[in-house]
Amino acid sequence: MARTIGSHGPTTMEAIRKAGLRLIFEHGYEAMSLRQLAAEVGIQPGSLYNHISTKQELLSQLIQDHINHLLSELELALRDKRGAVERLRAFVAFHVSYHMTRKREVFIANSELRSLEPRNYEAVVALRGAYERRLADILTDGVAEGVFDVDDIQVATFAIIALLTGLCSWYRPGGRLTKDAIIAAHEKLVLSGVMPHSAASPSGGDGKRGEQA
Amino acid sequence: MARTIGSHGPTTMEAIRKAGLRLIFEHGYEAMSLRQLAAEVGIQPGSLYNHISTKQELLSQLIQDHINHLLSELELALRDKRGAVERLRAFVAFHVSYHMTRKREVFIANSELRSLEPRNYEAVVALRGAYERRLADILTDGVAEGVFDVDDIQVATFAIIALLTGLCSWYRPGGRLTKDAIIAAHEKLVLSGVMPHSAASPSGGDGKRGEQA
Amino acid sequence: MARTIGSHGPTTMEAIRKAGLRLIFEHGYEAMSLRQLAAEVGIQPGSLYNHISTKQELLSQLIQDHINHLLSELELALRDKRGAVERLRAFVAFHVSYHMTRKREVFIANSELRSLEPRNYEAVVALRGAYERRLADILTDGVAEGVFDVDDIQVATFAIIALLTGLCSWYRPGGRLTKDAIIAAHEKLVLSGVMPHSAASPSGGDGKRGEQA
Amino acid sequence: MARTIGSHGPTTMEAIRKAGLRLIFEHGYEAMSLRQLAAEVGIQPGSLYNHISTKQELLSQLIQDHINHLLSELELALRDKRGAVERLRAFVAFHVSYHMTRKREVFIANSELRSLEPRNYEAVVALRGAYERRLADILTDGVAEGVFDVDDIQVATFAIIALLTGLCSWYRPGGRLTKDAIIAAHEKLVLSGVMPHSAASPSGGDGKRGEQA
DNA sequence: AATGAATGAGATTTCATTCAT
DNA sequence: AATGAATGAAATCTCATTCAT
Repeated sequence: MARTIGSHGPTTMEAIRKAGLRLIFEHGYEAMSLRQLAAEVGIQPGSLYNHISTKQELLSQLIQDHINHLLSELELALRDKRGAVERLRAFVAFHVSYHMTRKREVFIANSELRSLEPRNYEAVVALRGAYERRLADILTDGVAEGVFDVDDIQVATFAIIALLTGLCSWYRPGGRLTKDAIIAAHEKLVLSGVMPHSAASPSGGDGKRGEQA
Repeated sequence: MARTIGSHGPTTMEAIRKAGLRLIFEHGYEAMSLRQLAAEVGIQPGSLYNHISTKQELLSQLIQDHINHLLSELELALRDKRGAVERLRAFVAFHVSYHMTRKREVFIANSELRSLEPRNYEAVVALRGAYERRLADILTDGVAEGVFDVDDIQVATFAIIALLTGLCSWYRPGGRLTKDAIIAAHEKLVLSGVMPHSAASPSGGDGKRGEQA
Repeated sequence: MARTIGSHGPTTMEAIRKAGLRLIFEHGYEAMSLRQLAAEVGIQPGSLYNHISTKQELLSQLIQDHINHLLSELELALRDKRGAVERLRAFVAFHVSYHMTRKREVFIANSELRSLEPRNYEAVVALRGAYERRLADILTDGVAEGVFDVDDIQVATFAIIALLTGLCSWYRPGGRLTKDAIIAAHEKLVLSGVMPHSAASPSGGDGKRGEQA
Repeated sequence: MARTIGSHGPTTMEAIRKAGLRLIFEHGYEAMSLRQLAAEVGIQPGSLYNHISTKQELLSQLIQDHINHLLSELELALRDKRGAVERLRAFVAFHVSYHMTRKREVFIANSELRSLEPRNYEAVVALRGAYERRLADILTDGVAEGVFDVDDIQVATFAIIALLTGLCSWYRPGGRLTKDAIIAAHEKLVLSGVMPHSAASPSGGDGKRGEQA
């Protein structure tokens, strides 16, 4: 009588992750029921437990995997970039394009942190901290190089990440703007935001980067 | 913090709103149970229904009241401001300072929208649209006035609001920075982000990075 | 729509205890489901939680109440009894007759101890220890008085209680024997078991029996 | 204690029985899950079914094997004993020592009878009846021989078996008392309990049963 | 003989909500 | 305006068992 319908084999776990991602994105972790999830996958609710140990652990896994992937991709994106300006530009381009293709993972990793149990929460926050530090380091370097003018690195870091991440709330593939246009718009906003203004800072007036705006 | 004996009179509704705000902020709407809420207020779960009609309506009420208040305060803040730059500066200052004092309301109004039933959702999104339009108008005016250089008004609007709203995720009263410092930092980031760098340096027009926008 | 059928008011808790007692006696604690219990009482399973906090706590309560009652009734039964023999006789009579009328409570309190969580388990074992000590004291006194001949008080205590409690496994009201006959039979067995045979026959008291212990 | 890699060959069934015995003893039949059992044995739950047909049948097998073994060992122990007193003494010694070495089997066979399905239950009760009858016969013979004074054979049989079986609840190897001391204590209690008292029966005063102890 | 993935039923418990008192 | 007891649905998770591989 076993396994009359529904998926099976190594595919099932992948189907669970995928459906879980979608459902959590759409309804939130608390609001997603394992019944829904199982139905989506095409198995009985109890069968989920052949693949996950708890609902909490599924969430934690999804988030952790996402952040690990995000971090390693960021390394790749920044690998051969030199200079704070170029690296910030690369960071923005990477972040935006990653968020456009992995909207769900990103959104969940930001909005469902509070649903994580303390142990998982701390692990994820640590990883997220590593990501933020990459941006903070770029900003710090840029200030040292004299190419950035930032009052408070911490505030700027949070603000830039919030700005970029906000994308997930409204971006829909196939919208009015091309991917490149969106990236360009964000690059401009962010770089302008942290680069010295001729008006405000004479050192910025040498024209070196007047063209950016 | 819960009242040990039943509360009474016009205070109870206020206690429910306050406790509800905190609980939703901390656990999320779905994760907050009316039992918790009642316990916090110091009454029995059934007694809540002398004050609210459903859990959903409580959420909707909290969000709607918040947005209405936000909108009317924004009107006040912008009332006597002239010129796109000054108005944008006022918008940022208002938004940031409002978000610092009403962190919970703001957070909930952003993160729990998806828990609203369609009817309520649409009403709230309409109000939020009005708020966003105020910013979009400022940006449009600024571009027309020639003081702003913005590729895409829509993207910039979302980005700026996301940037400012991100504050709720990390701001804690009594932190390292004063309220004014935080406002100043955000003003600078936003205004720099949308103001043309080339304004003061014609040499910037070499087009090296013209492709970015 | 609430409370369309089923019992209500202060009676419900009593009904739950009564039905719980029966079901646990018949099927065991683990094998009794709260669905069964609720059905027996005439309410929905969830409604049980207006009266109990957990299944475990119901068990614990039933056992603890029983042992407390047992202890206080024992005090009454022994209150005006003097002399080890008379007190042992009273103990046996009390124990047997109590067990005949409260078969279920007694059985559960003996057989479901292992289903108690550590905290509850310890509380109950402490109370049970108090009960056993009453018997041990009687035996000790009797030995001191020279009316009992017992090798090992501890073993005898356990054995006597086991003997008397075994009654629960087979006794059915309305069986072949009257209550008094059963009490008498047990009194005789127990008293004979602990009283010296040599008392009346010096030839038996020659200490030949010293080696057995 | 679990095998880390899958066990194989004729050993697995033995491991299942042994682990099952321990788990049922500790948690009860209903509370023991086949998952636990499989884990203990070091195999997957599904693999159990290569060795047992159902959980129920495992229990039934364990109990039935125990009782059969108990019965055949009892035959051996009584084989060359003559006279009711000697045979009762042998019965007690056998029963006590058997229960000390097979605590778990004995306990389960007593406490988990109610978990047996009717068919199995009846088979086991029949076997247990045979065992009890051996004791009842000894008592009956003793009364006929005039060496025992028992009011009601049935009650005495149950009481003695309960008394002896109670041992399983408290006996721990390596405790305060030696095996022989425990046997001796029980022999004395039981034999005293059924042998006529000089006080109650003049025939008891002749010292005839000085030998009993 | 063992595995891994499935089933379908059922476990305890929580939930928003109702309503007579 | 508050209570306490109820509902019915649903939550997460566990269970014994099956069976293709």
